[in-house]
Amino acid sequence: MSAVRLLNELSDAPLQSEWLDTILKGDCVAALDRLPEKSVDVIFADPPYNLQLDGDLHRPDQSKVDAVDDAWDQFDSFEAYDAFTRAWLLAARRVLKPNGTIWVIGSYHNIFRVGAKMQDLGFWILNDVVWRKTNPMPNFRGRRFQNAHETMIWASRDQKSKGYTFNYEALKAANDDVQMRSDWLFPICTGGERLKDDNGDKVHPTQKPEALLARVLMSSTKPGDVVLDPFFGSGTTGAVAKRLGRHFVGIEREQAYIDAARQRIDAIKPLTGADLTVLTGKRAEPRVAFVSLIDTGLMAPGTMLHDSKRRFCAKVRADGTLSSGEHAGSIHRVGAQVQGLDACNGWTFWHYERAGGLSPIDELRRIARLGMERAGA
Amino acid sequence: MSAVRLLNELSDAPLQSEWLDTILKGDCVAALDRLPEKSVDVIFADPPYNLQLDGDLHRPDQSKVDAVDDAWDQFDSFEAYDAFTRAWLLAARRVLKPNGTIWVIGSYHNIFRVGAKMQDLGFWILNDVVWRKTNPMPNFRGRRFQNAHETMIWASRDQKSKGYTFNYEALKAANDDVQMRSDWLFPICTGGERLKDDNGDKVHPTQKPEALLARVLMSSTKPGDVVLDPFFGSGTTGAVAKRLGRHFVGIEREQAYIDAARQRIDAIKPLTGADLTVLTGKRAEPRVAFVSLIDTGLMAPGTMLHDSKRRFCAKVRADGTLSSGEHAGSIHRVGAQVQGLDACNGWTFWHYERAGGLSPIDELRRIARLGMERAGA
DNA sequence: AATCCGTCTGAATCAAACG
DNA sequence: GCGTTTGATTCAGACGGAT
Repeated sequence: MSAVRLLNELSDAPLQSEWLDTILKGDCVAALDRLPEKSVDVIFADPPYNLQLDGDLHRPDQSKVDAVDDAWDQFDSFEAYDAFTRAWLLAARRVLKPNGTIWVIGSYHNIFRVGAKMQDLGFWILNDVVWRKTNPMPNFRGRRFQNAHETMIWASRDQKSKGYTFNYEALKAANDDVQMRSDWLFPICTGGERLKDDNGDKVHPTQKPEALLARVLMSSTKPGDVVLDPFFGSGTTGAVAKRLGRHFVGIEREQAYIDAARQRIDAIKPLTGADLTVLTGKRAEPRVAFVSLIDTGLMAPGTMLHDSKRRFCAKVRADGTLSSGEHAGSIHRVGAQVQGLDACNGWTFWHYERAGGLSPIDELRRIARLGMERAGA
Repeated sequence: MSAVRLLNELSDAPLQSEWLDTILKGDCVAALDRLPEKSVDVIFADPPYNLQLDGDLHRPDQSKVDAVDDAWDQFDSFEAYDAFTRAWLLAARRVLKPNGTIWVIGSYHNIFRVGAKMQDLGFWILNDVVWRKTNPMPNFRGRRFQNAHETMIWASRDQKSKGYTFNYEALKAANDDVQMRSDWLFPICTGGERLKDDNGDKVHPTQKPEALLARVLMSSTKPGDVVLDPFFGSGTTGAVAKRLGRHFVGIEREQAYIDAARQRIDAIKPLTGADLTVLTGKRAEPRVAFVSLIDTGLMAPGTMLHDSKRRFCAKVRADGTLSSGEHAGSIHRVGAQVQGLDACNGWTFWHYERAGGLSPIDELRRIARLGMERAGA
């Protein structure tokens, strides 16, 4: 990945393949319409929040709070904001792969309108995730609770899309072996990470922390995936995507933001190889048929199997099925039937006699898998 | 305050003054229309969430999850739900005093639609407040983040309403002298607080914890205020209002819920005078995920870790897992695997290079915790 | 009498591969 | 495309019985 290229808005011709790892300059919807349909894996969107500020706010020491009063955050009405939201969400949905997912971040000013519109357009919400800020701005007037969080909506393209990426095992392992919750704690973007211009002023008023984007991308993308950010701003999404070995596409109108983002991303060194490996669980392991344990001699026909407490037993037949009294069938079916349940994982339910006691047959499956790997299966 | 009275639905005549500390039986909108306009100080509403469940869900042990499948939570479409939402919000707004405020609680299934409709009708959002659950239900299939929070919207009647009640100083004093944030941590309602019927089954599927309502009412009402709950259910709002010396009005359709709520509220002894001070909950020691060391920059991906005697080493990956030869997983799993043990505390086992030698990564956890405590984790 | 261990449960939009 | 089969998957806390 060399220097970030910039594609200007002089044309509205469809883009072919030259758009990976670039910034498209121009209007969000127009630029989205130039991208091929069903071409990106994940969208991260940080749209204007439509803050409806009325007059200046001062701190107790009378200093003025540097509010978000940029022109791009001004809308005439809820209706105008809704129309804008609908337009970009529709355009974004077209370029999303069928198993792609979208993240949208917002505050109470806009997130309810955005979330409702996402549901209206057919997106299927998977989670809302709360970014809890360790260091939020205080409420200076003492008239409300300190606004200490923002909300992200994570959604699949359709209700039917079940094949989206979610790196469950990796997140769980990273979280002390308990599943990752929907509330995340991060500091806001400050210090050396915050982009400043030559005057020392912040380049962008709402620059998001890289740690937030890192968790978003580590949870819902694989290395090599394409990540689109239709409100690229100072390029946090691109910087984190590049560092984590993902491709990015950014869309941005303002030249000052584009310049800062390009310089920032060019300076990023991607992580490589094993550092990027995503931990996967049993789901990703090759499938082993129970009968192959018999084929390979790990299990002899006629062996008696038991559950861990020896309440039930069944006999292994030469064809890879079990028989137990009146029941016969797969290890799963018989395990379910003897317990009177609808379903059962036979691999963990059934045990075999070994020196020292019972062991689950899942242990033999592990051994079989090692053999498969050596054989390059 | 004597026993809770029940006003039936045999009439739709306007109510005068006999409705304080009562339960109105009947349809939510019809009952609201009987109340005088501009007569209540605060509304707390826990409307149906419109969960759209599809089939059964089983736990890993094959037991069935007792889902919320009650008829009152079923709507034919988003349009039907929106119409319902609009109707009750409009009726509620009429009875709210000009300086009154409203709380609505929901999950990602409904809260975006409700919030958008509130804005459409002229309510002015003051905060969204996140209820973080200490003990949420897990995600059993490992396909999403654990849904560990619900969202409350707190809004005034109009943008212009500036005279609403917010007990800023009391909340701050109760929160170790820092402003109360918009993310609150409470357990779900279980144990002795959870109402059970004669069979030991829960009376209501979604009973809210009293601690949550207590913070709501302590923050936005004064003693003697009138609190309305248009979806009264098992009467948590009434129980807490009575205990805190506030008046309540509840609206509920189902006789079983009404019976349980009356009995419950009758047993409440109100606090008096000086006892109406806020009770502060002691915070537990926050748990730190290993990945948060990476998120906060305390640990870089690619770092090599060793045990204290340098017999083993492992490399930190970007997702917060370790890899060591053939082993990969959490700091604990890999620590156990390299030693051939079943378990290991990765925090004290693994060390990182520092000027002067190796230091346990637990030291970095202590540093991370300092930041979390400031955020009230 | 404590402690431990197994069991149960909570607002849930919770599969994927194969034939 | 669709029905069938395989088999992956849970955290905190309350409670009751056993040690």
